[in-house]
Amino acid sequence: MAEELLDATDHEIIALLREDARRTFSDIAGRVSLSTAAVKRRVDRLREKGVITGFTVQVDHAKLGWGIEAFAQLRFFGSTNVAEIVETTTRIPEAQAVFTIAGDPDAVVWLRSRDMAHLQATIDELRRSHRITSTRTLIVLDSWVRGEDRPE
Amino acid sequence: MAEELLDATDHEIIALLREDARRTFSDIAGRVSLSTAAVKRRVDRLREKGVITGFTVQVDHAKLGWGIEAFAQLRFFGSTNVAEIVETTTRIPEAQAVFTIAGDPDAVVWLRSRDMAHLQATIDELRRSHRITSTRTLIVLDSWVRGEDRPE
DNA sequence: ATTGAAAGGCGCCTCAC
DNA sequence: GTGAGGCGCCTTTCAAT
Repeated sequence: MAEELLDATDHEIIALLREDARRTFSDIAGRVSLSTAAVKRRVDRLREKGVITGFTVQVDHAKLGWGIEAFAQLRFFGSTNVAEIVETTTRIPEAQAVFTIAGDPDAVVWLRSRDMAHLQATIDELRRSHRITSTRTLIVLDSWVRGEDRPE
Repeated sequence: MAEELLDATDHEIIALLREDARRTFSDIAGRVSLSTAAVKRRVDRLREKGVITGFTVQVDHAKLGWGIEAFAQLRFFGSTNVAEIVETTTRIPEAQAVFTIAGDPDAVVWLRSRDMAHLQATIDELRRSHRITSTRTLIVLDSWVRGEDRPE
């Protein structure tokens, strides 16, 4: 592959931004022993290289009324193109993420729903929109996602 | 439950921040037809209420050298306490997320690794640190996560 | 209770070094 | 990579609805 693109300071900066993306450049500068200008240039470079792909807010989906979480494991007919699975599933607003899998199942979709009826409707929609041979749904009781548990 | 905590403008603001958490308050203000001060107050309130839990950067893990993604499905002995599963798995740096499941399996762990040897070592570690009866690993070929595909 | 307007402080960004 | 300057944004206060 290519040579190593990031040094230890870059990794420190990324770690700090993952903790809190609203840190100021001068705050980061103090922690990594650089000037603010140097930190800004490094962050700009990381974005240009595509290492940092964006900035978002973490949200408590339960408080937004989307309290149900589930995984839908999908199996397709042999003729199905895997790339197009991701393409179409992406458009379902309930889909949080889509994973194509080596082996069985062929794909896993991470879903969020308002309630059980909504979840069932979403799975029905998945079944309709693909040439699916079978589905298996895992209902999530509790979840922890890295980086989403810092009440400051 | 409680009364509705968010109005349509709050949802708009959250959607805009999920697209790009670095938007300025005045930018958002223009889009939702409010003053910058009003937008800041609403964002502050959303944080106090715990609706917005944090701000992060999205990262291309493959470019950081963590190109392997997998799901480990875990089954435990009947005596195992589910809450402590999350507790201990959380400490494994390769664990991206942990889900406890109603039914079979008992838990699913979303893992990231540098390579296959690293993945195997991580799964071994999972097996050692819990009273596990069986594991099943799904290797991810390709993944899409909502909000992580905006090259701006 | 929530808003808009204006003043002050601070962080950003871009230079020259 | 560092330091300094000007500009823009965040932040707060205050009055009004």
